[in-house]
Amino acid sequence: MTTPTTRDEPRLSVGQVAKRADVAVSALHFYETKGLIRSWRNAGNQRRYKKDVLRRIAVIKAAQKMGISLLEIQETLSKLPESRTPTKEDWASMSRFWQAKLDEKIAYMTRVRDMVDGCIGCGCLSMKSCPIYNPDDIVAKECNGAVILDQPERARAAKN
Amino acid sequence: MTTPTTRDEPRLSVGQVAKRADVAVSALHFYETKGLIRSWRNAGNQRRYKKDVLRRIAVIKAAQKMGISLLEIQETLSKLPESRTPTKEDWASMSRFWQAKLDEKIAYMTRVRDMVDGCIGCGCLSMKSCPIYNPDDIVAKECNGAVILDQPERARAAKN
DNA sequence: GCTTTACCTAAGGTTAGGTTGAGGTTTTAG
DNA sequence: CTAAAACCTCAACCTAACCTTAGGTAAAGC
Repeated sequence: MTTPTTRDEPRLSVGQVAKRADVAVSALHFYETKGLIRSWRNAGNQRRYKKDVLRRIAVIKAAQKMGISLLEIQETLSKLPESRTPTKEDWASMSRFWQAKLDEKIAYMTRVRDMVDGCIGCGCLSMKSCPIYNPDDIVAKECNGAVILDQPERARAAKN
Repeated sequence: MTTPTTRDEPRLSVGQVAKRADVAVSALHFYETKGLIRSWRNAGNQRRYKKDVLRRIAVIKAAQKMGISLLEIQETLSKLPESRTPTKEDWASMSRFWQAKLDEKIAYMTRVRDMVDGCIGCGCLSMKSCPIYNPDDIVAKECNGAVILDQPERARAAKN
């Protein structure tokens, strides 16, 4: 019986990983403190990485490009199986997860874009009734350029 | 001849602005230091604002929602006429400017989204040949899952 | 008139995502 | 064997976009 996961895998040093993944060594240290990647130490206390760390880093960078925070990335990565090297399907399902997030973001930005012109034009942009302006995307109930700048309480009340 | 711009406009205190615009007083101070808004002082050195500061703030918040930095917002706002209260057309042209930016961002994110699945699937996501992963959207010349993780120099050379 | 609320400035703190530097150890090349 | 290159930790620093606190003044309510 072969034991593929233990098969004498070569480990990479931080410098090698840094070079191949095109990130700074300091970033690798940083990612490790945040639980995004993991390393083992050699006899002299130096970091050694399994090769799949490269893909992990690639995924981290791709996710960052999508505007996903390291915290969210960490949460998602932590769902990967710890016991085995992640498979293609593991990565693919992560990809689907982030695609959905990205779709949401795109949809949100599209909504914002479509409203910017209309709302700035109509004059309602000034205050709380406007969905662009509103934190929680409340439906624009009254977007009529006249009744702007009102209802000062309520929203602030929650903060105090 | 009427002189509308001098017409005894009521000035708002910082507290009033904060309430009506739903931002913290500290944020207003901050925006002022960054040149995003402007105020006058009364006899007792307290800030007084013209009413159009409210629209300015609304625009700032809307722009922030589009992912535009305060610096960029400042630059854009600085193009507004200082001599007169901005008109609807002033705001509308600013709106068009930001819409274009937003369109770019949406297009970029759409490209990223469309590539995430393909690239993670194909295995090329790991390194420099991938456009998702590449800082400058370099064309993916070789996206063939086998030749991953190479050409370590070049990109780093520029940084050093 | 007095008290409470609002306001002022300046400096320092916060979070994200790292980078830089000091001081010391380990590995590697010649 | 020695020197250089790579690595280690820890602390400090960086930008953005604010918030908080301290110490003090101004305005508003009764």
